[in-house]
Amino acid sequence: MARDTINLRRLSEVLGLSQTTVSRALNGFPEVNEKTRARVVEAARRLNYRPSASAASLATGRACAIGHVVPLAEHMMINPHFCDFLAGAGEVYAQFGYEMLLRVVAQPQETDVYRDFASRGRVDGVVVHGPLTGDPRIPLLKSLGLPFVVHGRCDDGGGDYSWLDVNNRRAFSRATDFLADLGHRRIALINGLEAMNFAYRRRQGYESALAARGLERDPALVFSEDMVEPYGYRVARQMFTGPNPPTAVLVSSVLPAMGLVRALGELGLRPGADVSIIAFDDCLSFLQPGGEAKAREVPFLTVMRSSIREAGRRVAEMILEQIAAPETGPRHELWEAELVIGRSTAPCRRQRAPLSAAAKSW
Amino acid sequence: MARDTINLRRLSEVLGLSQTTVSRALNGFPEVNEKTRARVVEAARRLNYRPSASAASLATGRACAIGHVVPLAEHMMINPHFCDFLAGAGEVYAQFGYEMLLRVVAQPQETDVYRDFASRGRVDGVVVHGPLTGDPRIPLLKSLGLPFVVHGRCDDGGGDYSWLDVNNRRAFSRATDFLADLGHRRIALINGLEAMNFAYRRRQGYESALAARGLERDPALVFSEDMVEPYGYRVARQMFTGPNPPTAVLVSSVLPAMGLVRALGELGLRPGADVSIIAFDDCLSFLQPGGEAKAREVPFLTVMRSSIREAGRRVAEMILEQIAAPETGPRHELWEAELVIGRSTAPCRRQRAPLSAAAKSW
DNA sequence: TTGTATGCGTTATCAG
DNA sequence: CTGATAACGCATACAA
Repeated sequence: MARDTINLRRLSEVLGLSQTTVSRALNGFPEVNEKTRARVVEAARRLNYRPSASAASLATGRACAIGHVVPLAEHMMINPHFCDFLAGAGEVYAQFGYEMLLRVVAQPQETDVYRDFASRGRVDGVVVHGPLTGDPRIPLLKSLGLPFVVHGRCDDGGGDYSWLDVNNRRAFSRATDFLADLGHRRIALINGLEAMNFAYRRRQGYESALAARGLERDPALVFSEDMVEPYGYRVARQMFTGPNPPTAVLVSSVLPAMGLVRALGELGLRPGADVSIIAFDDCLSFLQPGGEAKAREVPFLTVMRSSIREAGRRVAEMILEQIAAPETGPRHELWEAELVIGRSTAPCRRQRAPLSAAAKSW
Repeated sequence: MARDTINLRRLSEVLGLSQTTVSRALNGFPEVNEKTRARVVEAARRLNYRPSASAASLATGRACAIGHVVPLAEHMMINPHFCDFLAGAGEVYAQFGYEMLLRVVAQPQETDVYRDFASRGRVDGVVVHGPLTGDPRIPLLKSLGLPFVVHGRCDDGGGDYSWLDVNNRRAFSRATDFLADLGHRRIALINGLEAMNFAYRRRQGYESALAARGLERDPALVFSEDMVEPYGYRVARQMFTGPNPPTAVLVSSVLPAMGLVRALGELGLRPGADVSIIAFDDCLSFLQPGGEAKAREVPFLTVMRSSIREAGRRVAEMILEQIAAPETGPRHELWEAELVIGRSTAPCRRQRAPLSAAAKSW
C-alpha cells in the first residue's frame, strides 16, 4: 500500500466531519443525512478512498473472502474441470464483493490449509473440491467451525453438511440403459479416479444398469484414472487392438473422450457407425463453440450434460448464503444431467452379435 | 473466525510472558532466548495458535498476497492456458507463505479491480495476464505504485516494467522456416486473438519468414480467434473443403490443433502424410501423458514447446523478488520455445506443386 | 443526525 | 534478553 494512501481519518478531516459519520455515510446507514452522505460519497470518489481491507476485517471479524483449495491430481496436474468451476464461482464473488483465495496444494498438506484458513481468519468459508468417499476434510471442517459447501458428496447418508452434486449414478445408469436399448452388450467404462466419490457413483450407476439387464460386467472394460486426453487414447488403443473389444463406451469426461476419438480415428473406426460413445459433458468452455451457448446443432458426441461452471455459480451462492444466515441448516442440491443425443451413438451392428440374437433383445 | 480463537494475548497469558516476547519468539527474532523460544513455539503448536492475517496485515502494511485478474475471453470464456499458469504460480506462493487472490472479471471493469487492489491494500503486487499491444493497464499500475510483473509484453521498447515472455516471433518464424524447408508453400496460420500481443508477434514471425523467402501470404489462410478446440475444427473445414487448401498449418495452441486434427480425420486427410501441422505447445497438463514429463517418445504433433506452468512459477518468483527488493529495477526474461519434431510434419508432396517446381526453390 | 471513545490482534518502538 | 506502549485503520456501542 502506497505511503500516501488516504484513510478514513484524512477523509473525515477534509470533510470536517467525524470518522464515524463518514464511515456510516459510506456504509449506507439510514440515519445519516442524505445531503451529508452525498458530500461524503462525492469526496470519497474524488479522493479515490477505499477502506483498508485488513482494517475492516479486523474490526468486523469478517474477511469477505472464500477459500478454494486446489488439490493437485496425480502427476501434479491441476484438474481442468476445476477451472470452469472457479470461473463460475468467481463471477458470484465479484458480484457480492467477495474475494476468492486459491491455494494449490498437494493432497497430504491439505488439512493444514484448512486449519490455517480457520485460525488465521483469512476466509469466511471454504468450498470443498473433489470429495472422496468418507472424506476426512468434512469432520475437520465441522470441528473447525468453518462454514463450507461441498461440490459433490462424500457419502450416502445425505450428510450433515451442505453440498451440491450431479446425480452421477442416475446419469450413468441412464446412459448405460440407452446403449443397451440400442443393442449394445459389451459396454466399456472409462471412468475418473474412483477414490473420488463422483466416479465411484458413476460406476455404481453403470453396474446397476448392467445388472438390471443381466449383462455381465467385464473388468477388462473398466478403467479408472485422471480424466485427461491421453488416458482415453491409451485405453482405447488397448481395448480396440485387443481381443473382444466393446461396441460402446461410456466416458467420464469429454477430455478422455477426445483421446478415445483420436485412437479410433487411427484405427479406422468411426464413432457412431463402428463404436458408440457417450461422454459426460461438463460444458468445459474451451471445448464449446460459443462459450456456454446451449442451443446448437446436433452435437458430435452424445453426452450427459451438466455445466460445471453453473455449479460453481450456485455453490458460491450457497456458501455466501450460509455465511449470511448460519442458523439455516445444511442445504442440498442434486442436479440431473441432461442426456443430449448426438451423432456418436447408433444401434449395435457388431458382426459377432448376429442380428437375430440382437433382435431378440428388442 | 470462531469466537474461541486463541490470540496473542491469551497465548502470552498462558505462558506468563509478554505479547512482545511471544511475537518475537514466533517470528524468529534473534534476541530471544532459545529456551524461551522453544517453550513458546511448543505452546503455539499445542494450542494451535496462528496470528490473525488481518491484524498482521494492518500492523505490517503487507498483505502477503498477490492478485491475479482473470480476464474473461470472448463469449465469457475463461482461458484454459491460464489454469496451468496459475498452478505454477500457486506452488511458489504456497512455498513462500503468500496467498493468491483471483478475480474473474469482464474486460471493461478491469481497471477498477487494480484500483481496488491498490487502495484497499489487499495485495502486495499483481500479475498482469494477456497483455494487449499498448495495454493501458501498465501505465495505470505504474501510477498506482503497485508492483507488477507482466506475463508477456505490450510493446517493443523492452518497457520500463518487469516481464517474462516467450520469444513468440522467433518460434513462429522458425516453425515457418521448417515447413518451407520441407517444401511447403501454402502455409496457414491459425492464430490467437491478435489484440493480444503474443498473437501479434506470432503473426509477425510467420510473415517475416514468408517474406524472407519471397512467399506471398494469402489472407484466406490466416485466422485470429480465441484458441479453443472448435475454432480449429471450423476453420480447418473451411480451408480444406474450399479451393486451394494449404499443405501445412501453424497453430497457436494444441487446443485448436485438436480441432484441426478432428476435422482432417473427418475429411480423410492424415496429419503428416497429407497435411503438415506445427502447434504451439504450452504443456497443458490435461493433455500430457505423464503430467509435466518431458522425456517421452516421439510425439504425435510437431510442436514449439514452452511450459506455461513453468512460466507461472517464474513469474511468481519475480513478483516476490520485486516486492522484497523494490530498488532493483525491472527484470526481463525472454524464453526460447523448443522445436520438437513429431509425426505431424513431412515433406510437401502436393500434386498441384510439381516436383520440378518444388525442386527449383531448394 | 452527529460525535466520542473503545476494541479488533498484531507488529514495532523504545526503555530497561 | 524482556516488557510496556503506541500505532495500524476501521467499525460500533454509547452519548449527545
